[in-house]
Amino acid sequence: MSGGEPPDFAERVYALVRRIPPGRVTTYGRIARAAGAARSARMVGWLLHHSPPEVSDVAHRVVNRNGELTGGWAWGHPAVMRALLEDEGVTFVDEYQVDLEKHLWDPLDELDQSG
DNA sequence: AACATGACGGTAG
DNA sequence: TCTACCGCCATGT
Repeated sequence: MSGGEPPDFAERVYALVRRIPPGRVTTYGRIARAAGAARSARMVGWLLHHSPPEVSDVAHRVVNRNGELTGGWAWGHPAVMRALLEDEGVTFVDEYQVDLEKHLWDPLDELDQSG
């Protein structure tokens, strides 16, 4: 078997999503950028839609660039996703829009701090 | 193989 | 503020 290949984009995305701290949120674009494909935000969304339980368990911390719960229907209704976020202390500026200014977590910031 | 769609993002008008 | 278009690329028809 060939070894030494770089990790798949999917695995990088999943790893980043799992590192999102509770009470914080990030965006598809930020994850895509941190994974090395800034213009593949759609792939991040697609991957989360097909993510294993280990990842989908914290996927509610991923919102779109406007802080809207665009993936909320994955829980049956955006209200469920909102409840999960509120339970972690995330505040909202609208029915289904989180306060990005207040809770945004950038994966690149993590990489810069821990090296 | 061509076309449409999608848990997106950025730019242009 | 809102609409439209492009880029990205896996999946379904």
